[in-house]
Amino acid sequence: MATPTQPIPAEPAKLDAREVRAWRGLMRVHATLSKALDAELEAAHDLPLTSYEVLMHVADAEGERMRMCELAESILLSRSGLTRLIDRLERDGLVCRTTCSSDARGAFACLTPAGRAKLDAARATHLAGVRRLFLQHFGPEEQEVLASFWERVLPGAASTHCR
Amino acid sequence: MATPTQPIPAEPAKLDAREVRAWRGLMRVHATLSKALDAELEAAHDLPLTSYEVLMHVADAEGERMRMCELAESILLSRSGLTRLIDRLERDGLVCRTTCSSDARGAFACLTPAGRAKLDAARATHLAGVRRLFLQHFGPEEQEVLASFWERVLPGAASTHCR
DNA sequence: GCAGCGTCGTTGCACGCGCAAGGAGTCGAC
DNA sequence: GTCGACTCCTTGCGCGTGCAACGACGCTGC
Repeated sequence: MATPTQPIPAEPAKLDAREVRAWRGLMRVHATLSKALDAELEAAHDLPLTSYEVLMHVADAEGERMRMCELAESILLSRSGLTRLIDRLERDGLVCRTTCSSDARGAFACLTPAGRAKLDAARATHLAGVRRLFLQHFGPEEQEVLASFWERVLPGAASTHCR
Repeated sequence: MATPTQPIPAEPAKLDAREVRAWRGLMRVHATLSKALDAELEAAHDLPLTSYEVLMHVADAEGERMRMCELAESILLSRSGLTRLIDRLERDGLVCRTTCSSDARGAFACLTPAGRAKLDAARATHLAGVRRLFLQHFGPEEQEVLASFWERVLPGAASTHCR
């Protein structure tokens, strides 16, 4: 009796084929799509994907401006990373910095007319890419399934330090 | 008649809420999980995730060795990127380079005993992380659904230049 | 043999990012 | 008021990566 060699361990030492396909598929899809979309956007509008994300989030914010730290969180970038990114975008005239009247420490990134024009032009390219490379493959109910999957995963992964 | 303002364009200028959740969820899940897994692996074994991927692929290859270009493709890295990565792993004694007898241009990356030991130690950490942060949330048939989703997306995305 | 062309891996360079440290400002306790 | 602890953004530095260029080699046709 007892457990001589534990024939079916609770946590096998390897992923089975199905698990590998589900997990590595995710990694590959992300890597492939983000590279493709970035290249598309850069070729068509000379705009890196991260810059596009900044413009998009700022444009969607009310007053077309966002606090730096809030923006960094939205696009999953460190604060220093965002500082340089906004530096570049400001140099290119797509956003400008504004001081925050209620908190002198803070800064807003706000859209310039050129930034809005750039975004309007780039949005069509990006959306078409996302649809063609990704959304097109899923029906509405499948998109709903995907969305619900992500909402299962994200709460537990958001803060890794806990548990 | 004609189309005065085109009330329901075939390609709306924005993603609807469901599309956003399906698409941005994917991006966020990838970013969050890959950061968390990388941090975990680095904390427990002082091994970056990309290095782990190299060790894993080499270990799974027959003879525990792989050609550089093949390896680069497996982990979605450029050739130059892989050259430096193997430089680091070789410096740390985890892999070694071997010349290819049938093609003097080529080089093999092959596992050292230290590399195999490192991998064996790290594998448990990584697998536990993948299960806890991702696979745990899905039943077998849901994993199958995910896998089939990725297999739909990947063929069209693999080569962006076509179409 | 020996061109010519393609492939394999490496190197110079520049870029984007994170971490740690720092200045400036805010807030609360006393 | 002012001291200490915190937050916000920026800067110095190092790291990992891709692109373009390069040398070495293989392959084909002549």
